[in-house]
Amino acid sequence: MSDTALPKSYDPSGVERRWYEAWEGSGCFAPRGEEADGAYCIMIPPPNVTGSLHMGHAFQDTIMDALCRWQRMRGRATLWQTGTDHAGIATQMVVERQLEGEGLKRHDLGREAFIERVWSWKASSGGTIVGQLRRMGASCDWSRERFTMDPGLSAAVQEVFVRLHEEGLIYRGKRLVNWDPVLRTAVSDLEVLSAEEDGHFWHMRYPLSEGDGSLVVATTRPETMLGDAAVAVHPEDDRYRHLVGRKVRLPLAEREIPIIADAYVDPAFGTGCVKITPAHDFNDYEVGKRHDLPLINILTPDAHLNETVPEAFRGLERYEARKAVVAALEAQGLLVKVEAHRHMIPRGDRSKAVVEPLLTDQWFVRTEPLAVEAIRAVEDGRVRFVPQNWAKTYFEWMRNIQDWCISRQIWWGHRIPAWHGPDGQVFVARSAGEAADQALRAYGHSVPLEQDPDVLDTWFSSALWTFSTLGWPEATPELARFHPTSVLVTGFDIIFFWVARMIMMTLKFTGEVPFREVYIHGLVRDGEGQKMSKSKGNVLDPLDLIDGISLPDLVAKRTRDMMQPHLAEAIAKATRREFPEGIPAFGTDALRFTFASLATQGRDIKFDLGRIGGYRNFCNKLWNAARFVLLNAEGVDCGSEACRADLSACDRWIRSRLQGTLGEVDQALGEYRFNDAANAVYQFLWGSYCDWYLEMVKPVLYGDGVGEKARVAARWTMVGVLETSLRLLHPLMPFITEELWQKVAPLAGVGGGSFLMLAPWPQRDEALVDGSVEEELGWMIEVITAIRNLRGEMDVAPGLRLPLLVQGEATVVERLRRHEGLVKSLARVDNWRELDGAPPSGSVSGVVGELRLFIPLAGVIDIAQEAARLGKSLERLDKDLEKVRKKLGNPEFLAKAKGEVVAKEEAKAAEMKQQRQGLLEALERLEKVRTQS
RNA sequence: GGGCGGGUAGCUCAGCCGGGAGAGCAUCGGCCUUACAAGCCGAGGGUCACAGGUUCGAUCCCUGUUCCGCCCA
Repeated sequence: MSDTALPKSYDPSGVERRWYEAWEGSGCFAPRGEEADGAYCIMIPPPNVTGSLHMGHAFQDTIMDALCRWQRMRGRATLWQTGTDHAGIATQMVVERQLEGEGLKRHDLGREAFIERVWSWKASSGGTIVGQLRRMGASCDWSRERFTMDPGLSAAVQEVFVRLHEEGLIYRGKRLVNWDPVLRTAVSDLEVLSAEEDGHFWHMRYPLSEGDGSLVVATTRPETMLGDAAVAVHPEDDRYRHLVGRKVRLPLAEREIPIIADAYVDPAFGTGCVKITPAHDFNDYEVGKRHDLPLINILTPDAHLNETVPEAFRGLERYEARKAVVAALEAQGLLVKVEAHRHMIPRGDRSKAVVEPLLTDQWFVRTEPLAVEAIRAVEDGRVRFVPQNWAKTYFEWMRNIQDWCISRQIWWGHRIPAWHGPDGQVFVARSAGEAADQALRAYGHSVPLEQDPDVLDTWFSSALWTFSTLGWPEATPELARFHPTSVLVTGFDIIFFWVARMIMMTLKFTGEVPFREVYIHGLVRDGEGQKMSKSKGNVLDPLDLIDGISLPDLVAKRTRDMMQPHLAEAIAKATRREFPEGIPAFGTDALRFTFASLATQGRDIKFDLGRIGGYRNFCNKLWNAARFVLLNAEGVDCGSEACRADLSACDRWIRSRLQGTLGEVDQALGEYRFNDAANAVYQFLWGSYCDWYLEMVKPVLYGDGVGEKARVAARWTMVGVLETSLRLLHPLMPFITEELWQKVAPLAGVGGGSFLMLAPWPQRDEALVDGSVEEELGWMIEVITAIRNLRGEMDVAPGLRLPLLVQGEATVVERLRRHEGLVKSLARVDNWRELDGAPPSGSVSGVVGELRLFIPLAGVIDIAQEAARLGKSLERLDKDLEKVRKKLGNPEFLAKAKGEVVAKEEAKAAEMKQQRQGLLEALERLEKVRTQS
């Protein structure tokens, strides 16, 4: 055995590291080739710099990498641009928590020192995720890695802000925004997650200010009554119509507020009377605007009651205030009742704190004019969603778009380039100096300016990602060459956050769409369809699937740093139940292949460990097939193109099948149907190449009396088909294919010291497609399967070689004769002959098309068992035949169906009748034997 | 309440333009057959959620019902 002999099973760990380093070290990831029109570019959705690789990333990276590797092999200058975003709130929280450990708050350090601290955190622990990306085999161009806070990207952010402001598309104003009282910053409506929680419904009585009556309002937030500006009823509501225009006396606050009529009120809900608190509720805010009600803000930034409320309540925290208000109302006999009530509670997606609608000064992007263009770009096909249906979601949101609150009251992020004068005038400028000039012109003398303390929403910079990473606002060659990018690969959860905003901003500033296609994939969930989350304890780490992990380590990992430590025990228990042995190492290729095969067009991707196990086995199968090939091809003549003349039917068959597979894979990848691509290559390699071709080739390689020419042709085919298959599989399984290709390619006369990842993509060659040989060998496979079937049903020992008798038309028997070697070796047939009389009694029989097969098993078979088997086949056949007959007996079918469909049905019927006849005769014979004995 | 998906084998899911229901895993039976037991050879398993309609013909198209999920309010 030569020194290249492979171990008996595939061990991914060493292979993966070695090839990744080799590729990276050789600069394989940088785009090659010059022509701009051949360029292919994918921008990674920048992961959060604080993040680590989760299943969603791993899935997405697999898809992007497969696309890039495919296009690179097809010869396109391919850039996979990578990087991370600065994740303002998340990163600030991480560093603040670190400070907390040292007993410090960020204000103790001051803004500059704090930001320095964040940078040093980033240098030491940020971006673990990009290292993990490498483990996935990601072929991104690391030399171009970007970070949203890089100087270049920051310049782009500033430029965009200033220009939008100049055009009046950015404005500052006092608006009701979502306020996170823990983080003490505004967040956008997208960063608020609402979920049902148990609460109460308090019914409170507001007395009319004149006369006796009163109204009862119901609320889930009684403390806000201190900021009420009105009570609203539905204009058509006869119960209250007469009260509209009168006033009630607001208890506790002792203010008079009007009773108004507004269609917003649902008369069927609660009492039909709604308290209106314009400064603390978005709906009430709108009502307030319609009725010109005052905005009465009763909260401080940390959600305590402020000085506008009666003294007794001032300074109370919001939930303390709730109790106090309820108690006070009860004391006055104004609390009518309290009901349990489940309702939606908005929480900040980072802090999990209950978010307050709060009136504050913020910066906004006026999105409507931008949205108009962005909608058009999708309507006219400049941007295409895949699957198409997601365009609907996009339109739905874009047509109801709200202005985007972009300011955040935190420190980490792009500082808003605006300076405030002493009287509150604001100067937006590209630098402090420019702002000072503006101020000088405005005031006529120099004044002290203060830069706005706020920073921008992280998504503001992410929205510029496709062009800022390529050097905008400079007109760089990369921008010209790679923009618009080819495709964006992302999850549907991010269409609003990111996809829509990128389309708006990119159109605005480059006049181009950011990408021509958007492939929207589903979200990776656990086997039960649950979202993977730390608190559920069902998180799988892609690296643990690659490397494996012991049960204790897995349990420790899942229960570490829990937000809710009381869940730890349950999670540990569930983990022990689900993974009693921990998780074995599957390797990157198996994981990638699993993702590809799960990448259907649905919206949930349920990750099933069984699948990855199966695909690890596929890696091993491929590995062993290559071992077999190498064992039989190394050091001997593997032929050349000249072998074409000597190819056997089997050789031509597998080469033809390969062409079909090439076509399927190309088409599937082109349509983003990764599961179809994965399936096609899996079926070919395992189902055709290993199960059949390699078995067919064994007698040629080992058998006596086989000519050397045929042997060389077989080797040439075996090696060539494997070499091509490896190229075909490479985008999905880069590591094992590179490892094997390095050994196989030289035998196929290709390679030349280069890498598989840079090898040309296999082209389908019509000249190699051979329909007749596919048909003929397809038939042979049926015959062999039928014989195996008979053996299996009759419990014939696998080693036992059997004689075979056949009956059929001359052409069919001739066909069998041509391939008798296959029947002998693959069906373990000793010898065969054509039957001239009746088959010997005690034979088992089968039918394949026009060929009847008999295996004499006198004394061996159980007659009753055989009769039962045949009876069952007959029954099944009769059912099918009945359907076809009915169809053909229907004159309307014959008249209206397409000719080819009718012909197909007729052929089907003929074949079935023949089979049926064969089965009937076999049953008759059995009956005879039975009655004789 | 509005929008969008989905219900196909025990499980996870494919099924393009309407024309004899598929895969992987799991199950069952038989095999260490000289690449592979992470393997080989076979087998069983489906009222395509339900009810109508269109059609010669419906898992596929239309309508309604029902259940589940997601997004928005």
